[in-house]
Amino acid sequence: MQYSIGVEYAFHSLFYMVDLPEHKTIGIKDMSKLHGISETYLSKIFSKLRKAGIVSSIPGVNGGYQLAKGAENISFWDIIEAIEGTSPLFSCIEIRKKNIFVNDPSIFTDKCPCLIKTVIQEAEELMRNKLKTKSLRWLREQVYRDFSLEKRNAIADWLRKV
Amino acid sequence: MQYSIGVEYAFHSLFYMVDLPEHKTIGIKDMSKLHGISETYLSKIFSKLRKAGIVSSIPGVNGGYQLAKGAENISFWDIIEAIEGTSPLFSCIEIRKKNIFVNDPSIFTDKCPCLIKTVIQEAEELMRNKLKTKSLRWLREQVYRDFSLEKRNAIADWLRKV
DNA sequence: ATAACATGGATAGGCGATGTCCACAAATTA
DNA sequence: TAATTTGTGGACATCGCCTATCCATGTTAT
Ligand code: SF4
Ligand code: SF4
Repeated sequence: MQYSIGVEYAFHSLFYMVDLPEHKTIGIKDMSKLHGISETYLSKIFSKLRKAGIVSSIPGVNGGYQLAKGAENISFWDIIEAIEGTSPLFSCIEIRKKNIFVNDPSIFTDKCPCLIKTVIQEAEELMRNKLKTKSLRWLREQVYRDFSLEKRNAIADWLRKV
Repeated sequence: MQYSIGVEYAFHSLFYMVDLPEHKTIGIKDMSKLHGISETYLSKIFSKLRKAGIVSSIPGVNGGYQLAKGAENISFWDIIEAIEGTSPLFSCIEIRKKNIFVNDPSIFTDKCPCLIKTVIQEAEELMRNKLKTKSLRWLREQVYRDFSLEKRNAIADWLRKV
């Protein structure tokens, strides 16, 4: 049970887009080359990011993608939710409704959701809240601290060329 | 991205085993009949629970399963981990090692795990810790508060018969 | 011995994740 | 206007995991 590879694709792609010059876009082709990953599949990932309002797109020649809002307003959870969807980790099929007591109305009480679901979803919410406190901007600042000047320049050069 | 149905099977099965009389076991056949679910598949679930040390088994006639330790020492997380495994939600394939800067040693620094992985796994740990605070015993006590006397007796009767 | 039980392996269907291909729309450029 | 570049969406293929079944085997009570 793991997040799909699309989450990793999204994080790494968005990371570089933070420093994209104003009014400039980057295409799927360049981004997939940067990471050495499938071009057509990455386009599916960006389609999800666009529908989630994280990036915006411009079709046509010199078109491409850019962040749809400030990197400080894009949280880790926003990115994960865009790719993985909104369904909770534990969503049961209510097997209790099939158990042998179900036919005895004096015994069976149809009260779902129960504590199992509630507890697990509360725990999941703790994780979500933590992930909402970290933004793409924060990630960029933290990571750039350890980048050498050469590396920063190499990334900036690459962003100018694409 | 959701927990498998096996988690639901495990929770509902273990719930009834809390009140199993001392030195008594319950078989897969009876448990699957109780819930109206697949007998052979439930046996795979119990196999995982046994390997995780949550239940113990006795083969042979009148054999079956019982809790391997006190219900107060079985946490929600123990149950989920037994079924879903121990791998973290986010375990990347290190796509950074394929990117175009990787061949320039002056730019690329091979420093994983990075902040992405760290932050997500820290958030996941908050969830795990929450799930570790709730035990199977606690679940049983909370749920039994709302059970009518008829229902408690029906369950006790059923446990005596199996 | 026989029956009842757990155990593990082999197998199969379903379904979602990953990835490819193509037709189409939109925008720029010539 | 025509050609080229780019994103969009659907259809399709492949793969692995989840769910489920079946069977062969070992163990224990009767
Ligand atoms: S009791 Fe809880 S876990 Fe069980 S079927 Fe109802 S909501 Fe789902
Ligand atoms: S930088 Fe982080 S997410 Fe990216 S490959 Fe390395 S560990 Fe994985």
